[in-house]
Parts: sequence; C-alpha cells; structure tokens
Amino acid sequence: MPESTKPLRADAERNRRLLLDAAAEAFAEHGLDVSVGEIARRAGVGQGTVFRRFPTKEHLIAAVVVDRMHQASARGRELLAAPDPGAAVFELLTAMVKAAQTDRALFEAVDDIFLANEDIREAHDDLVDSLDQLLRRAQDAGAVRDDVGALDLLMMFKGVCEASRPFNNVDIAARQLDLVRAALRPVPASERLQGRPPTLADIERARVGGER
Amino acid sequence: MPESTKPLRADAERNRRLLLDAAAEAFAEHGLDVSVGEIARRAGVGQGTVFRRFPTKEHLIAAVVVDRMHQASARGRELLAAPDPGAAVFELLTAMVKAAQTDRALFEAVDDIFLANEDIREAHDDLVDSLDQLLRRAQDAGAVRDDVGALDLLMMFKGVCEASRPFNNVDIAARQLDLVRAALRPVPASERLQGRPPTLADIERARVGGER
DNA sequence: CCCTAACCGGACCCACCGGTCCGCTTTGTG
DNA sequence: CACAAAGCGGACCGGTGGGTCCGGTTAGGG
Repeated sequence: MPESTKPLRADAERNRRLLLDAAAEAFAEHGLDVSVGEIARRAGVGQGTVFRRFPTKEHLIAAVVVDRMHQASARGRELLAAPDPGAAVFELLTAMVKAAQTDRALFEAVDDIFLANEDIREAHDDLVDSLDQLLRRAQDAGAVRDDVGALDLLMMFKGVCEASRPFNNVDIAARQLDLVRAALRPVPASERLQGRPPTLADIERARVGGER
Repeated sequence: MPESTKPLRADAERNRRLLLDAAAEAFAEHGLDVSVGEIARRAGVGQGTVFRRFPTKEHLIAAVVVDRMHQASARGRELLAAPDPGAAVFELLTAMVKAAQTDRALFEAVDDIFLANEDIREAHDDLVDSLDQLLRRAQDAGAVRDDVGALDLLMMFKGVCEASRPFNNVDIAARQLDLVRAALRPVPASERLQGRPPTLADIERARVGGER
C-alpha cells in the first residue's frame, strides 16, 4: 500500500510476506509474547532477517495490525453496494468480530501501540471513514438511530469482542451483536442520547493528555 | 474473608497490605508487565518478601483481582435495598466501569488467569450471583427486558470497559452505558433474543475445551 | 556472464525478570 | 526478659528475549 520507499528485491519481498503471515499465525496462537525467534523459525527465516525488515518487534506487530485493518475497511467499502443498508452495517461488524476473535491478541495491542505508531493511526482513520459511510447510509435509510457515530459503532464492536472472549464461541458473539442491534434501533426523541458522538479528535486528546 | 490459614504476624500482615496496594497501583500505571522488583520497591519491602507472601507473580495478581471483585459484589448487595430497581442495576454497572477504568490491566488478566485460579473463579461466581439478584429485581419491576441474564450484563460491562479505554474518559463511558440501557429496555415479543442467556457452565466448557 | 550491492542466517550479546537462598531482625509468648 | 519461630532484605541464579554483527550467498543490471 504505502510503498513510498523503493521496491524490495524479490527475495526480500517474499520473506516479508512469509514473516507477516507467520507472525499473524503465531500471535493468534500464543499471543503477542511469542519470541521473535519463534516467528522467524515459523517463517523459515533467520532472526536477523526479521530485524532488517522490521526494526523492532513492535514494528512487526504494527505491520500485521495495519494489514488487518485495511482488510476490514476494504470490506466496508464493498458493502456500500449491498442492497440492505441496515444489514450491511451489521454484516461488516460481524465480519470484524469474527476476524478479531481469531486475531484477538492483535486487537488488544492496538490501543497500546496506537500511541506511537503513525501507520496504525492512518489505517484506523481509514477504517473509521469506511464505517462512517456505511453507517450514514443505514441512518438515511432509517435503519439505525441517527444520534450515534462511527466511533460509537467501533466501540461497541470492541465491546463485543472483549465480552465474548472467555466463551470462545461465535454464537455468544452473535447474541451480543443482537443486543447491539437492539441498542441501535431508532428511538423516540425523548430517549435520544445526550451529547455528541465521540470523534477521532477525542482519542487524540486522550492520547496526548495521557502521556505521563 | 477466606482466612482458613492461621493469622499472620503483625508486620507480615502490614506488609501484605502494602504489597497489595502497591501492586494495584503499579499495575494501574504500567500494566501487568511491571516487574516484581518494582512492586517491592514501591511497597518499600524486599523482593523476597513478595515471594514469601505470594508464591508466584500470578498469585499476587490474582489476589488483587479477588480483592476488587469482592468490593463489587458487596456493592451489589448493598444496592439490593435501593428504591429504584432499574436504576440500581445501572448504578452498579457504572461503579464497576469506573473501577475497571482505573484497574484496566487487572480486568484484562482475568480471562487468562481464570483458567488456573480457584479463588478468582469463586469471587467471580459470587459477583455473578450478586448481579443476578439485582437484575432479577429490575426485571420483576419491568425495568429491564427479561430475556437477558446476569452474564449478558457482565459481558456488556466488559464491553463498555474495553470500548471506552482509548478515550480514557468517564463521559464516553457514560455514553456507552446509555447505549447499554437502550439495549436492555423491554422489547415486544417479536424482537426477543433467540437462544438462552449464557451461563457460567458455558464459560467452563470453553475453558476445558480451550486447553491445548 | 560477472560483479556489486542488497540480502541472508544464526551465533552472539546483554539487560532484565521471575524465583531462590541465607544471614540477620523482629515479634510475641511463656 | 529470653528465646524460638516467623519474618525480612537483597544478593544471586538460570533462563529468556530483543536486538546486533558479520562472513557467506544471491539477485539482477550492465
């Protein structure tokens, strides 16, 4: 995607992919604590190779995260063409939950690495943008209450992931998503939320404010 | 509480408290990865003292978690006497969210340690029981839809915690809780959830099934 | 086909971390 | 008040994990 820095040699590019895949797999199985050596072994590559491509373990994690985020926002943009705007929103959310259930360790890490990583921020903003379009379309169709924003959705998504984790079970996640659906149904004026939906700027503020 | 093993000497008991507090504080600030040495330093005791009281770092974490869980269930039982049953439920949830926002690292750990720790399981079951009573009371009063169970609530609670984390802001958490409130409003029969609420047995099943 | 720059593997380094050990101090009981 | 038992601190240990280094290998342009 953002390949501003000159293209890699063929073997280097191949190894990069191997590493990204091996890392994702390893993280999914054993959490973020797997050693870089283990990842290298899985990829069939020397440890030195890892650190030449990704200057630090954190960079490697971030690269995998960015990968996944782009997948999600791409899916969101596809769904903009789906017939039922309301269903499309929940379809994306469902897909994201399923993905996050596999790669849970990664999504846990987002908030922590977020702080320092420009690439993740960018991918995240892109995902929010994608979600935003999808949501607006559903709201215009009257399928979703219009006092919530894309970040409200994203938060509820993260909530569902976290909540269903100990059950390790898609049915439970589906139940939670049904509750989200209930929460998002249009409501009479008397029951509207007060305050405005959160924005990326709110996160930014917490970010810089939270640095001790 | 469960003080079956003989009482500690005065200085030992004092140090135990110091350690528990120092640990909670350290975890809140830097996550669970703080070294035992650092915790000992904060508590003003030697590292050996830590390991005499808590045979392993995990035991120390578990002890802090149990502490917090008992606080929550106690608060729940107090609230059984509150005048408005519906409001009482949300008051407990709000309090729990606030507590979890401070001790977020601890709550993240619950699922992982859960697997092996009897004490945490016990405290957790106790909390579920407390929540259950509060919830049933609200349902009898018609304030909450009756197709959800205590674990549904607990899951949504965890969801809100996770969701509002990057904002690091109580207002945002309050907004999320309002959405939970919307999700929990009584609904017509056509919109009831299918399936039964999750139970502790479901967690247990995932637990033993999930051991690789 | 050849040569160089880019790339590769994995041995190696070092900081740190959980946990142990032991000589000294404190507690509280008789 | 004396003295055993319980507690204490912190030096120490083995292991592990992130990150470096360098002699050998390969890609691919001229």
